[in-house]
Parts: sequence; C-alpha cells; structure tokens
Amino acid sequence: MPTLKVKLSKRELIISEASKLFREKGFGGSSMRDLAEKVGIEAASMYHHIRSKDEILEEICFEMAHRYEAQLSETEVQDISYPEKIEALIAFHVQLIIDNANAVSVVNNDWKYLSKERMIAFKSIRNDYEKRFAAIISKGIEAGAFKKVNISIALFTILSSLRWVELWYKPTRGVTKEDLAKDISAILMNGVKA
Amino acid sequence: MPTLKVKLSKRELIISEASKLFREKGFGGSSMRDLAEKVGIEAASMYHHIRSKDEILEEICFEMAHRYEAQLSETEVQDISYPEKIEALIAFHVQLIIDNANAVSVVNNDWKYLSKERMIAFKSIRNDYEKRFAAIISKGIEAGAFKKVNISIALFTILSSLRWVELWYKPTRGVTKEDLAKDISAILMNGVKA
DNA sequence: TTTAAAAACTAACAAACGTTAGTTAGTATT
DNA sequence: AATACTAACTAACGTTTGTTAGTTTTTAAA
Repeated sequence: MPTLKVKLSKRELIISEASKLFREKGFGGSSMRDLAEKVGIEAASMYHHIRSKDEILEEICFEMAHRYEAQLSETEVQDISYPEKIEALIAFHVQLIIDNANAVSVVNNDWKYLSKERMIAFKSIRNDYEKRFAAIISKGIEAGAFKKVNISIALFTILSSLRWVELWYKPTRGVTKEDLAKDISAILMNGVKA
Repeated sequence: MPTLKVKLSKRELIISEASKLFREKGFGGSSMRDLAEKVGIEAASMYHHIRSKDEILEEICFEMAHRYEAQLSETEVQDISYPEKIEALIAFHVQLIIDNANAVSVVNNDWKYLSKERMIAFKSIRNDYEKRFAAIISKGIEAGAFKKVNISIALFTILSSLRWVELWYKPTRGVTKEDLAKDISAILMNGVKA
C-alpha cells in the first residue's frame, strides 16, 4: 500500500493520520498535539490545512458515507438477482473495510462525536442507506428469492455482521478479500447449519 | 424497569448513569461534571464512591466481561447439541444486550479508553471467550452439525452480527427478546436464501 | 441529645485541551 | 534580486479537564 501512495497533500496526510489515531485512541482520546506529532509538524501549523478538529472527523465520516452511497446506487440498477445484489454489496463492504480500515473504524465508532447538526445530517444519510438496502431485501422476498424473514432484522444482521472484518483482516492470514466476502456471504445466505 | 429498581447504592447509581452518559457521548466526550449533574451531586462528591473516572470504565467493562464468561461456562457443560449451544448463546447475548444496553454499548465502543494494563487484561478475557466460542463451532463441524466453514469467520460473523441489537431494540416495536433471538438465530443457522 | 461517621459542599490546582496571533523560514515567480 | 505567497514556527489565550484539600451538612448510633 505505501508504495503506491502518490504525493498526498498535507491536508490528506493530516486526515489519513487522524483516521489512524482516532481509530486507535478514539476521537475524544486523541489530541491535536498527538496528531501533529504523527504528521510531523506543530499543532498550530495544522490549522493552515484544516479548520478544526471537528472538521477532520466530519470529512472522514461524510467521505465514507458518500462512498457507501455511491456503490449502493450502482448496485441498485445492476441487472442481477436480488441475492446477487446483496452479495455484491457484502463484497463491496468487505473491500471498503479492508482498504480503508482506519476511516471505516472511525465512522463506526466515533460518529457520536459529530456536532449535533452534522450528526443529524450523517444519521439521515445512514438512514437512507438502510432504507434502500432494506428495499432490496424486501423485493427479494417478494420475488421468492429470500425466506420471509423480518426485513429489519435481516438488514441489520447482515450489515453489522461485517463489523469485525476491520479488526480481523490481515494479509498474513492468507484469506483474500474475495474469499472472505464469499465466506461471509455463504453464511448469511445459507447459514452455518449442515 | 425503573419501577423494579431496589435501592441502588450511590456507587451503583454513578456507574449506571456513567453507562448511560458514556454510551451517548463516548468516554472521552463525557466529563465528570456532566456525570455528576446526572447523578445529582457535585463532581468532587463522587470521589467518595469511586476512585477515578477510569475506575468507572473498568468496572463497566469487566463486570460485563464476567457475565459473558459466566454464561459461556454454563452453556459449555449443558447436555445439548452444538447448534443448540450456539443458539442458546445467541439468545443470551440478545438478552444481555437488551437488559444492559448502556453497559454493553460502552464495552463495545469504549474499551479502547482502558489503561494499557487493564486493556491487556480485558483483551485477554475477550480472547479466551472467543477461543471457547470457536471451540463449540469447531466441535459442531466435527460432529457434522455445521458446514465446514472457516471457524474464525463463522465465529466473528455470529458475534458481531448481534451488535446492532443495542441500537435497534425498543419494546414498542412489538418484537420480544425471544422472538428477536430466534429470528437472528434462524438467519445465522439457515441463511436468508429461500 | 450528644457523638461519630458518612456524604455532601466550595474552592482551587495543575495539566491538557483546541485554537488564535504574530513571526519566521522556505519556495516559486517576476 | 526583489516580491509575494505558502507553510511552518513559537508563544500564549481562555477553557475545560480530572482530581485534591478542607469544610460543612446530613444521617445514624449511643
């Protein structure tokens, strides 16, 4: 990964280091002075590139939210079956989690540190995402492709069942992203029972 | 729930309010003065009942860790099939999450604020828990009750698939704890595919 | 009713926090 | 070589933080 990095702007570097730091210590447990040290400049100097500590968190959260949304839009219009759509979304989630482990972790754990106003916006986006994801499940049930499960329960079970990936995945485990996505999909689609 | 509360000691009240506050604002986003206000005394007065802010977090985390462990020990020796053991543990998790939503949320999200030393202890307990949970899956596979899934993947998919319950459950939804546990179990055991 | 202990209070500390102001160093353009 | 701009620096600000010290009030026992 680091070998591929092409001249990150200082702002991007700050946000990237912030993702790493917030993931490790939490937003509330990370100080601007800690962060500055990781970036390699003084805390005050960072304010030439960012407006505030809050802004960093917002950028991380909304950037990731946008990516999730974009992929959902793409999947919605694809001409594949409903189970295939869900599997495609699972695969995308797994990939995004692995490729952006720091940022995803921050979104999942530290969105509650967003300002009231931004939190409302964030929750609204997330809500919309869930509704559209649920719609795919719903249509899949109507089409007879899924069992008649409670849609909310299925939705959240699927979405939250992916949250451990961020903590678990290492290339050294010898499980590729693709295999991982397939295995998780298999469990959610067909269950663990023989 | 509040109607059943029997004279909570002030220490218990502090920890209970702390669970609620930490869940809402995060450990790093909650001040002792905030907490004191919820408890109804001055911040300084709390120190007659607790040693430090850290101690509160530790108590919450290790208390819940202990409860998870205790239930696992019980389930391990029960004379039921491996799938039944997993389903029993899922049902217990769901119940614990619902009955202790605040504390469970804090454990899941704020354990990273534990001191280095206590965090090592906490992780060690959690690790042990996961190993023993995995052992049940493993034996279930050997017994032919489960598919030959990757044990780690199954383990973490099951465990983390329950994390949304804390955010979703309300009595007003008309889904009982028991129904909820059954529906989640059904998905994990048999999948959503028709 | 006196006494002792428990639990609350006020006041304050030292440290850490996010952030601003003012200044200096580096870089690119004319 | 002079100019202008960017990005870094040092110093400090006003708060807020967790916590301690010392004092007063409340509670319970004798």
